Amino acid sequence: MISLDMANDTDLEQLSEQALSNMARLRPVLDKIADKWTIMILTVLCPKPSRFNEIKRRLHGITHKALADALKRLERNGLVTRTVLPTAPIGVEYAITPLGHSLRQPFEALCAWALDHGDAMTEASAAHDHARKAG
Amino acid sequence: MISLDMANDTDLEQLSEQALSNMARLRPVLDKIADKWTIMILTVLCPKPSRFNEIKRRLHGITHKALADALKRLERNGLVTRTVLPTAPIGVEYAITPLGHSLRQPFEALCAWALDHGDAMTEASAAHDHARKAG
DNA sequence: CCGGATCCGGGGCGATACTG
DNA sequence: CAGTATCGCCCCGGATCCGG
Repeated sequence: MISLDMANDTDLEQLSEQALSNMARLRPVLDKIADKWTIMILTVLCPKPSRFNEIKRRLHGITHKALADALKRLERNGLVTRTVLPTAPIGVEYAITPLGHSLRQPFEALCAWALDHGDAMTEASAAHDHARKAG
Repeated sequence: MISLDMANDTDLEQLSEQALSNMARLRPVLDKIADKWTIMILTVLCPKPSRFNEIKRRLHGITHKALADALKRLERNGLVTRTVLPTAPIGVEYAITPLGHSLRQPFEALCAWALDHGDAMTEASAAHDHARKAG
């Protein structure tokens, strides 16, 4: 633990100032990547580049438009590349960039947590609803 | 075309089945936690419990309603607790639960990435826009 | 057939005002 | 100070159409 407990309010102010400035820098980035599809798309793209409908198939549940928009955003942010294949019919291949690849570890940590604690969250929700129903 | 791809697909089908089933389990969890405010709220609550307006002040930019909704969701999912303080005027303290605390590491990884690569993303966006403007 | 753009309706989010 | 209710807008999501 940190000597945080020992700090008085003034010190806490000082400390939180930095936390705040960090968060000010954090917010715009999180706005871009903390979207539920971003994680799953990059996860799909990680092992190998894929085409549009291939991604769509793997993410059964995602909408045509949602996927298109997400891919556009990811491309704009430099996380994936978009390559038109000279095939007939036309094919478009999406690949993950090094920058996008660097996101893999954080995302994996998050996914691992999700798999580990997803049930706990479900139980918590159920318990909460039950209590609310009882109350 | 491409019976070759189909052969590949069959093998990949096997492999991706697991990835898919993982992702099927992932999706509902990510739906709950992969929200941009969740991360920042838990980050704020991590060092010490805080009251409503205290959180709001630290997240300058968040709306009253957004914060209220997010806190309700977090409480429902067992990530934070809500305690009414017997003070006058009434105060409510939000604290992080062990479950919520277990999210800290994944989130820290994500935040670290954001701080490291945020600029790269910004540059990428700018470059993309510039190219688009030129085209 | 594949990938993308457009249009429109509904839900979510933000701002304000009010209660305890 | 904390929370809810209401309204209005925007944006997301679904359907349809277009180009290759």
